[in-house]
Amino acid sequence: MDGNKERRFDSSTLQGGDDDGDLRRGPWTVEEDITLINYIANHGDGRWNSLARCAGLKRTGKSCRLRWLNYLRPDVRRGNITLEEQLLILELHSRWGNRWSKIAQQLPGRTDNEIKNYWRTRVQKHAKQLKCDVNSKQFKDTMRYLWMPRLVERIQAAAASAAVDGSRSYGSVTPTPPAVMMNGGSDFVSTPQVTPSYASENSSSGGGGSSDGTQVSSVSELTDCYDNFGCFPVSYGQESAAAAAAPLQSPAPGFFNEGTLDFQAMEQSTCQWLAADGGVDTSESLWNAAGAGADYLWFLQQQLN
DNA sequence: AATTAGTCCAACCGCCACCTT
DNA sequence: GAAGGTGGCGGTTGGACTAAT
Repeated sequence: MDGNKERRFDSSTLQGGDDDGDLRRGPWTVEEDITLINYIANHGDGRWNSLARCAGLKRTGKSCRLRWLNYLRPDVRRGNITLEEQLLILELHSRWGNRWSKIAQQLPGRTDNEIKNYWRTRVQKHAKQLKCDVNSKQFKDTMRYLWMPRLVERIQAAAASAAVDGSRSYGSVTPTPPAVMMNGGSDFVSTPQVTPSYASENSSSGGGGSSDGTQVSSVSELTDCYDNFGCFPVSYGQESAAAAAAPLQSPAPGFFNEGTLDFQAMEQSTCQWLAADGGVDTSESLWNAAGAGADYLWFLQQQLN
C-alpha cells in the first residue's frame, strides 16, 4: 500500500510548468476545465484519448472523461442527496449491490462516484458502528426494516409539512410531474424528478445551515408514490412493501435474535443517522460542497461567455 | 486560538468488456 | 479469430474542510 502513496498527487506533477512533457495529475485547474468544456462544446465528447490530445490537455483520456462526467457535465447535479434519493439508493443497492453506475442511472444528474461516496461515507460508516458487514443479511435487513421505513416516514412528514405550509419555498422543489419511470420491461424503478440544477440556492452559508435550506424535492410526488407502493420496484412488493408501508414497524419476531446485532443499537444508529443527515434534509456539508461547486461552475460559465 | 479528529469528495488505479482493425 | 485500443466500472486514497476538544 505504501507504494501507492508516491504516485498520488505528487506535487511535481501538479505544477505543470516544469514537466510539460508529462501527463498532469491531481486537481484540475480552471484553465483545464475551460479547455475541456470548450472542446467538448465544439466537438462533442467520446474518443477521450484523442480528445485529450487534440484539446491540448496534458491529461489522460480517462482523466478527461472522469472530469467531464463527474463534474463538468452540465446536467450533473451536485450535493444534497435528498431523502428520496437516499431511499432509492438503499433500495437499489439492496437489489443490485455495488453497481454504482447502474444505480446512478436511476438518479438523474447523480454520478456513480457521488453515490459510491455517499454509500461509503454514510452507509458503511453505520455498518461499522453496528459492527457488522454491509453485505451481511442482518445489515441489509436493518436497512430494509428500519432505515428505509424511517426514510419513508420522514419523506411523508416532510410532504405533510409542505402541504401545510404550501406557500413556503423549499429550495429547489419543482412542480414536476409525478415520478415516471423508465423501465426496461421488467425492471422498474421510481425516480424522483429532481431538479437538474446545481443546488446553489441555500448553499453558500459556510455552516450549512439547513433549516431553511431544507431542500425537499418532489416530496409529495414521491410520497404519493410510496403511498401506493406503485413506485417501489417490483421486488419490493412483497415483504419490503409491507415494511415500507409500516414505518417503525418492528421486525419479524426473533428477527434480530439470531445474530450479534443489537436492535436497540440499530434504532439508535438509525436515529443518529437520520438526525445527522439533517433531519428532513441531508447533510449540510453536502450543501456546502454543492455551493462551492455551483459557484465554481457559474464562474466557469462566465469565463466561457 | 491552536490542535486534533473526523468527514467528505475529487481523482487516481487496475481490471474487464467491448469495439475496431 | 487475434491483437490492440478504448471506455466503463468499482475500489481506494489523500487533501481539503469542518467540528470537537
